[in-house]
Amino acid sequence: MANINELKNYDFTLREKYWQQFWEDNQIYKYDPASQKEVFSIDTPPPYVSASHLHVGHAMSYTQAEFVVRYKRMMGFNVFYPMGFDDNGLPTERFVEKKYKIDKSHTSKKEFIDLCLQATKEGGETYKKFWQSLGVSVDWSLLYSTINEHCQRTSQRSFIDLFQKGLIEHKEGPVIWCPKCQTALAQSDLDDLEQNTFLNYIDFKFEDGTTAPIATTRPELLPACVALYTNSKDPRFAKYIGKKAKVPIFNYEVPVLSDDNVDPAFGTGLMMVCTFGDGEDIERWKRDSLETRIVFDKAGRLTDKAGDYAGLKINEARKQILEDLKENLVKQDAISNVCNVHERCGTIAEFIVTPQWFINVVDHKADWIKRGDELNWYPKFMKSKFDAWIDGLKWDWCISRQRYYGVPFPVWYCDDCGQIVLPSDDELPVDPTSLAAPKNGCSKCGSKKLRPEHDVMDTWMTSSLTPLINANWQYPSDKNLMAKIYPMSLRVQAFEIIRTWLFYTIVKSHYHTDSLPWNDVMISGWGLDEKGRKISKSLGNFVEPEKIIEKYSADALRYWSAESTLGQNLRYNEEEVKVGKRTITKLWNASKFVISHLEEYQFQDSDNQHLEPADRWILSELQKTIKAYHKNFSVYEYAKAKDAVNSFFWDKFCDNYLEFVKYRLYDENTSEESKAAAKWTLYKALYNILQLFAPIMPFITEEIYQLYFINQDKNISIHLTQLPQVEKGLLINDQELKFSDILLIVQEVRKYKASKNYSIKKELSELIVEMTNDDAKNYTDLLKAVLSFQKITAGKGETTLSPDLKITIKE
RNA sequence: GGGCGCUUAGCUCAGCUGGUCAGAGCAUCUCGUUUACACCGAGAGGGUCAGAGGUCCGAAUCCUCUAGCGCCCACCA
Repeated sequence: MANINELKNYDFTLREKYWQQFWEDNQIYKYDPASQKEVFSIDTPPPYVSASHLHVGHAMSYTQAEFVVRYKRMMGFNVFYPMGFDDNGLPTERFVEKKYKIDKSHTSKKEFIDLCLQATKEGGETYKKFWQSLGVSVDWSLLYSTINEHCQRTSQRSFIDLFQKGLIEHKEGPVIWCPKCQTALAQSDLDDLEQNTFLNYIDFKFEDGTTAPIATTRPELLPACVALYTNSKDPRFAKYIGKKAKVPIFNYEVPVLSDDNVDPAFGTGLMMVCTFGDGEDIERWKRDSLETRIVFDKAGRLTDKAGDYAGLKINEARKQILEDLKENLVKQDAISNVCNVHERCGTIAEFIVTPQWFINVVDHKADWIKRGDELNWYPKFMKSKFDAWIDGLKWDWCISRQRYYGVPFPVWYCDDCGQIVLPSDDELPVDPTSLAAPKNGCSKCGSKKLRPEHDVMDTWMTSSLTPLINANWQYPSDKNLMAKIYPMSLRVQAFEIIRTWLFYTIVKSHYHTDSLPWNDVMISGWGLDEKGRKISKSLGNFVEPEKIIEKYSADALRYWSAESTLGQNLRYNEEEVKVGKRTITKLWNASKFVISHLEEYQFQDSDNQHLEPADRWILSELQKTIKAYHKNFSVYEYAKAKDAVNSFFWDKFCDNYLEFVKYRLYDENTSEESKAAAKWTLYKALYNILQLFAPIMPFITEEIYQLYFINQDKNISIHLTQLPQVEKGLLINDQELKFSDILLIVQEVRKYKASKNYSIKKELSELIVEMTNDDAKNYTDLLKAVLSFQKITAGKGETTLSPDLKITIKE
């Protein structure tokens, strides 16, 4: 047995590394497929490996999830806790483009993908190291990467399954487009951007020679104008309905149509419809079969349809057109409006018309709402974000991207009959662009002229499958894993990806397995900087968790993470990390003291026969703590669970019980029975404290466990022990034992000494106690030793502490 | 424009199924070398719980409205 007193300090830098390795070597976190224990499976966000720098907010959200995992493991579950890296798709591409200062149009596809794979590999290693240094208890043998063969196969099978079920369509139409990334996007890829701009009032000339203005923030869309609309009840413009108007500068005629959804009070009451400025345009274009005039190309420049403006960028064209409008530009109002930008690059998204693949989601809104209702949301209010997203859903999910690095579509097109040709299941995964087309040719006409699909899938097409990827869904022969871990017990994630990751995963599981992907979802808030701002590189408020760990330890950082109520944002607060560090030291010191008195002690249940009031009190407080701990942790309220242990440990155990028990341990005259009772209590209390702290601070608790408790407990690690449950027999009530009176006396005497500026140890002559409920002489030894009185006597008290309790202090 | 969250001691936050709920930690002040720990201990000061109404015997806690902050959504053509 190590002698804890010989260890001067706890060197967290050294020891945390040691335990990381120890846990890894001993496979503490391994999922056991053979076990009969109930499985608890967790779906965690696969981070983009291209986010080369992780900040303290990431550390926060992952550790918050991890508290729960550790709790469940110590509750006896067979924990399935995988980690994935999301390394396909646009984020990685953009990372590579930035890092190597290239873009995909000037690099070969192969070269580009190689660089992406390289970045993926490097990123993955950095990440793994980082999670390990945080003490994240992932089973690394379950690591998946969304670009690996397994995930590609799952994604392609998902595609084929949905296609065969008629839920996927290849269609040409207006699609949200990023001119910078030059790819189609889904609605969920958009962010809002507020910008200051001008509402321009532009005169159109009508057949009868009169003019009337429309209002637009986007004059560069003039050459795309295909109709004007007005409300039929608008006396100003109703006369134009059915007539033609001439588009300024471009001098072609467009019809004036009526639409009573047009608000006469809005703009000028005369609305310009272009192909395409926004969803309104598209709606009317579809409904009224308007002409199509596409004036933006894929790179965000004006096309030949824009006449003299062809080749100009959108911004340049706007400027030029406004200038050229001259007297047709009757007024400009400065306004601020909100436009949609691509969330990955901040570029304003446009609409163009190209063929793309879509998953039908808009027609199934009722299903999504129903699934959302079935899911257990922690915290509950997060569900409203999901409902709101479904409510606002307008576009089917566009899953094709005109990029390189991603999962290919398993699709060929028959040049002769137009048939869409798919590979068979056992051929997956395939890359149609590098693989010979299916030997048998077109499945419909037999033609050998097959053209591969060049697009790749949206990254969410893969990450929406994480529960199914983990469960080996794509191998129908492996029913076992699927049955055990799916639907998964819990999804953990942050709130901003409810509309993407959470939503799409629900879509997939609903379509593929007609079930929810998980039973519970736990949504964390964001880690913010000290001032409450979102952490980002551009703000220069980046707090690197590695530096915090180096300075204060991973346990201390985790302690801070456990501060926030579930779902609330949490400001980074170095003071709180320091408190965590102090808690570690306190644990170390208290344990040093306790264990030094337990060195020859052999724990046995029978030693609890002679518990003294102080023992019974602390054991009862411990039971209350355990109760509160479970109550909170079972609903993922780790912060409240932590608070419960924390105040028990610090206030009850250290500041009081240890003081109460010292005289029994030191005094040679103490009976063996009393000593045994004290040791029994110390053993039990400290052991439980360590266990309860273990999910939050896995390192220091393991360290102390291994120094002493392991010798009697025989588990490999504290993290494989079972958390204590409330022992009702140890709970006491006030009728049974009025120990609260003793605490009142202690407090009063301490207050007295403080007011006199006495040392807490200064000996006073006499304490007279008047107690009705309990016999004061039961506590004589305790009060005498703890409060330093020459004698304790029963008698008339002068100071009233409670209705039943009076005392007199005599110097 | 709509929705959600937040607004409680100087700071960061609990409490919000209504009645020891006015709390914790940090910071501040006073004191204390007490053989686990000065990365400590004892004690003190500090808030009309954003504002205004309402329900109730009673509200930080429920309802209504207002203001500020944050996030999400929305067609200002």
